[in-house]
Amino acid sequence: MSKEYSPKDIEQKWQDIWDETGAFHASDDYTKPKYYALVEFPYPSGQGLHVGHPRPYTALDIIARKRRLQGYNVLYPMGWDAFGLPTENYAIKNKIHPKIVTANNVARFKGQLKSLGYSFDWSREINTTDPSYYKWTQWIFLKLYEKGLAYKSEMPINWCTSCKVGLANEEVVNGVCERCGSPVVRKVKSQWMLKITEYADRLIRDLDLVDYIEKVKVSQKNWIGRSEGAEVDFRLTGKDDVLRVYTTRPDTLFGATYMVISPEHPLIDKYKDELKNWDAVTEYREAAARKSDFERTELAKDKTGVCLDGITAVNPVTKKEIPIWISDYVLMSYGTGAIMAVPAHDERDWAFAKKFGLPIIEVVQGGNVEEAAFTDTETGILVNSDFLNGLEVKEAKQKITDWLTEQGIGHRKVNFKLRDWVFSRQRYWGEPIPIVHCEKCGFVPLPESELPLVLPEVESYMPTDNGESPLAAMKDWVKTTCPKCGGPAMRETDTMPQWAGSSWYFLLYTDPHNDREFASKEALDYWLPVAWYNGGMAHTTPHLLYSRFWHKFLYDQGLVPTPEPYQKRTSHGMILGENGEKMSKSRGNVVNPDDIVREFGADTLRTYEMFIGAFDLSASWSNEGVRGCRRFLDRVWKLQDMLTQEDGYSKGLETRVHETIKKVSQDYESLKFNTAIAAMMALVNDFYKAGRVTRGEYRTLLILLNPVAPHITEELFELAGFEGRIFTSSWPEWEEAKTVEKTVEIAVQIGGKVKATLMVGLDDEQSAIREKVMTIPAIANALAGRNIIKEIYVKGRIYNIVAK
RNA sequence: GCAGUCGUGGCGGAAUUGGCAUACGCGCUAGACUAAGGAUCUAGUCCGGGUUUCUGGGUAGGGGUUCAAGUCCCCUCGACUGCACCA
Repeated sequence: MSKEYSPKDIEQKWQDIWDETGAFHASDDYTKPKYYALVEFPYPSGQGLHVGHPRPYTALDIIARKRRLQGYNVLYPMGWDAFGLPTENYAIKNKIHPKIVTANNVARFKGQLKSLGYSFDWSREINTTDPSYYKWTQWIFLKLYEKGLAYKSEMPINWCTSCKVGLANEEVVNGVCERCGSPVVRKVKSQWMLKITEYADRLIRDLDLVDYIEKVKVSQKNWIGRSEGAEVDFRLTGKDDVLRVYTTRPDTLFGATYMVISPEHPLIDKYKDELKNWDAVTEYREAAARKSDFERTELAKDKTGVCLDGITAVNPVTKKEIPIWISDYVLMSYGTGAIMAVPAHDERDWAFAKKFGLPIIEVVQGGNVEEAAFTDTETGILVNSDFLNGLEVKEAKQKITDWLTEQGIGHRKVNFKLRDWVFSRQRYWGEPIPIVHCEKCGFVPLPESELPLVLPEVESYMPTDNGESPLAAMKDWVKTTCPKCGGPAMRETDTMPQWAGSSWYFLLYTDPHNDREFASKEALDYWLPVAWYNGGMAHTTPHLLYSRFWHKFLYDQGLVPTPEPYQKRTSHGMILGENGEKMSKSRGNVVNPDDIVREFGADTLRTYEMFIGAFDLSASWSNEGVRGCRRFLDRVWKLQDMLTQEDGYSKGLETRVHETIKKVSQDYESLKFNTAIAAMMALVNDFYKAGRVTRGEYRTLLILLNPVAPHITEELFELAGFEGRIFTSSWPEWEEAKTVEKTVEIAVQIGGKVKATLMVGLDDEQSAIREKVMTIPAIANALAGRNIIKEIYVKGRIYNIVAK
């Protein structure tokens, strides 16, 4: 009898062996076939590892380990995205320097990750808060500045009232701060901005080059929000001036019965003197300005507005005079801040027109515009539209846009929802922006030789209410000399956002110890693009989009070899508490991975998290489920006692083994870990039923299971006396011909109902099977006195007889 | 409101993509081993009626296509996830 399975005794042992032998170090031999597997590096929070973390890490660990066994040079790295607010807040509360907090958290995280036995190449560990790291973050920022893609601008930004920090659009969710849930208000500040909009088109177009799960592509497209339409100029009645609008439906121009401009539109002040209802207009504008974004969207459905009494516009095709309204449903930040309203064919315009009794003119036939706006663009035919009558929407768009262009009053136009990236944060724990403000020269970038610009030690990390970073209080540091003219200058005191360091970290892993450049050309050429990148859905818009943007920029500068950073992107589901709710301290349903490792072992935790359900869906934790996975590993352990001396596969189980190799190999690739594990459980059950397992079968099982449960399988491999280690072995092959049984049981149906089963040879002819079928008593009885109309045989599956 | 995904035992979830629904795991029941079992092994477990070999129903509800539907089409209900006045 073998001794009992005790994870405690073997897991540390194998982790040490992997460390000492450098088993998982990626090789710098660039002639080998390579594979770059990547998981999002964590933010090392004070709470330590959450059971959610191991899910994606284990999944790609499985891929990485399998690839190594298949002969690839695998890069599977790990690091720390360590700048960020929680660390800073913790530092403030406990009066410890963020650097120390970070170091402690990293040590904790690293210990936890190591205890789970991941095959990360720890020799390539990186940390975004190391000056040697952020030197290159600053360097890339300066490149962006040099190329005109970083600029400073006075503009209203999203300001979190609690974090006291400006936020990017991507960080505002439903009008509140993504991180703390506090209200976000508008605050005019001078901000560093990155011109991500310059790349909007390519960020959409190049999604065709990559293999991302559909959900991710869709949300990237939605966020960028490309729309095709036209800009059209409406002449103001009796004036030599125009009001320019943007529309995606130029075909409905004949139905434009009024116009709406945003309350912030400059036209209002320009014609202030001619407005007879200035008081009402002012009141409306002030009310709109007071509303936060949140309120503006909350009250979305109820339309409000004021008609400008004193100026009107002329519809360029109907020549009719139409009123101009102001309303906050038109946003100054999109298009031209003005629209032509076509109530018959736009839901918002329809609601507005109904409320204020404005005319609704049908120009596309197909609905009842008195009941609702008809917005279908596929089926409608143009009416009431002079030279557009009878055309389909698509043709009409084309024709009217050409006509507007000829007349010089309009042109084709593409717009995006995407805004430039607000890149300044008024906090301490981030990368300093390497720019000085010189009285004479304006903004001057630091020369490369002065990088990194290291974060100075400050007395207090507290942010201030006046919207200045804690660095602003460091008068000695702020006061400096201009690198260009030597005159007096001030340093920029805002820092970069959390997303800066993570926008390029995957490049550094390819060559992490290089101090001349962020990574050598050879390393980048060899390793890029990342073959498989897994990360949370929550990072689809900020991180994934930002890093694609930076990568494309670097590509344009000839600094990276590929237009896209990641070839494949997948996403994992969340792990919920036992009650099906999100895990949180306040709900009291948090599971600590350390406890699971202590009680059941790392292999059990890994197996369970992979078995819990479909990888991309959220799943609820179950302690009983964990126990079941431990039971499975116990059963694998005890197979030792059933081991025979034969090397190959036994006759009775040969097909089962080949079938399982195929299933497991394919399921790992498509993230169906739950069914891969189920297949191995079923195989183990078969061994138990047989009461024996050959050495050949056993060895194959151990290698198949190794990526999921690496410690126990290495131990059993050694105990059985197989040559070498699993990590130096190779992945088993299956023979297609041997994956299917030659004799199979088929169902015999009459009219689609199963009446009997029958053993047949897989390659038997239908006629031979028919003979056997007809001799089955149940079938013969059921068919007595009936006419057979049709017979269908599906090879190896079913024999169906249709009778009347 | 719009878009998308989904709805399968007591529970987590399978189903070669149109071919014997409920694999695998949990839980439960019985038996074996045992001083003992919250360990292990064996057997059973979709629901109802007869219980040996039978029989009817069954994948949210309703309708349809098909020899055959969890899978395809239409409607209704419910859940989840995005987006949310982007003209």
